[in-house]
Amino acid sequence: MRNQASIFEAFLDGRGLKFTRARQLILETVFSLHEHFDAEQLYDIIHKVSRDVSRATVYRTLPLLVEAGLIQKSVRSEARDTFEHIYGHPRHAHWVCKVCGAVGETEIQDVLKLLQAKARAQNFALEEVSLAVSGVCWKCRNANESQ
Amino acid sequence: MRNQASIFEAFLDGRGLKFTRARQLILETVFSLHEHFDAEQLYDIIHKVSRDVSRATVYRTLPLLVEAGLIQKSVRSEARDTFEHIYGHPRHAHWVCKVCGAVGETEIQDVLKLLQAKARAQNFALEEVSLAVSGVCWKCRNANESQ
DNA sequence: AATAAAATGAGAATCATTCTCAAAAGAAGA
DNA sequence: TCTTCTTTTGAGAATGATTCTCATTTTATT
Repeated sequence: MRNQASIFEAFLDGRGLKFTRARQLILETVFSLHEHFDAEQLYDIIHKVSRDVSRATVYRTLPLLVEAGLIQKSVRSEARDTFEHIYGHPRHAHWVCKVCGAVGETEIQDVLKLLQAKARAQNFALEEVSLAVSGVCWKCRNANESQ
Repeated sequence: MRNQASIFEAFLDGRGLKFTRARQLILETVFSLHEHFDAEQLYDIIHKVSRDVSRATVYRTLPLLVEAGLIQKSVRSEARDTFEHIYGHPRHAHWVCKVCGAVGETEIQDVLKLLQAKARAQNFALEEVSLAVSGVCWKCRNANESQ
């Protein structure tokens, strides 16, 4: 946490922005989560803990965290942008079950290497990769077969 | 075109839905495009050609075309869902330049194979893959360097 | 033509996200 | 600590893509 906070602070500093209490709370809460989350969920959680940060501030801070490289946009779920923190996480992609909506992860180091090579070949400076896979999870496949 | 139309018709039939004039026009227009498009652009084009199909019908038909396997969701651009047709297109991913917004493509047959293998290993029946890459295109890199 | 099921258009309704702006907080110096 | 200047914040309004409603029209079938 120390680390993430100082990264964020340095990022803000470099832009002449301030590491305010609201931004601290948002950062803390984001890193206390171990699942994908959307702005609304984050806002709700912050409120439950009776800490006061407005919805607007949550929405305003999320893009800053993305730019600081601390979180990334994840799968878009039910018309909402979702996020997840990156810090210390190995790169992974998401799969979403079309039947039950379950979300899971899979490592993609190798995929990233491949893409990196492709990008280089096209003289494109690759910075971010967003990869989502959908299909049917084994639970739903089994449920279906046994009908 | 014949082909796509019959695929769509068969799909609709299987669901007790009708291959109406509006759906035909939308299908034709979609396949006359060679770029990504969003619902609004599609609606505009259909109107220019003075064919009457309401915005609602466009929005209603797009998901049907996706389910029929004729088009797919592409990159989300400026808060809009965009689509592109799949029929006859080799699988590819998109890259988006963060600076100028340019969109390009790159083949990903190999990436898909890798993912397919991963999915199998997790007992997940992979159906769709959405892959978006962002970074800086060579034009913008050069423009930047020479400043 | 008659009937029933499905589709359509127009605009209202939704709902995530962004914007506005007056008031509050933070930083830096005297 | 008091000032001053800049950035942030909260509350709610505004925006804008997408979805929904429902009365009317099409389509397919008899």
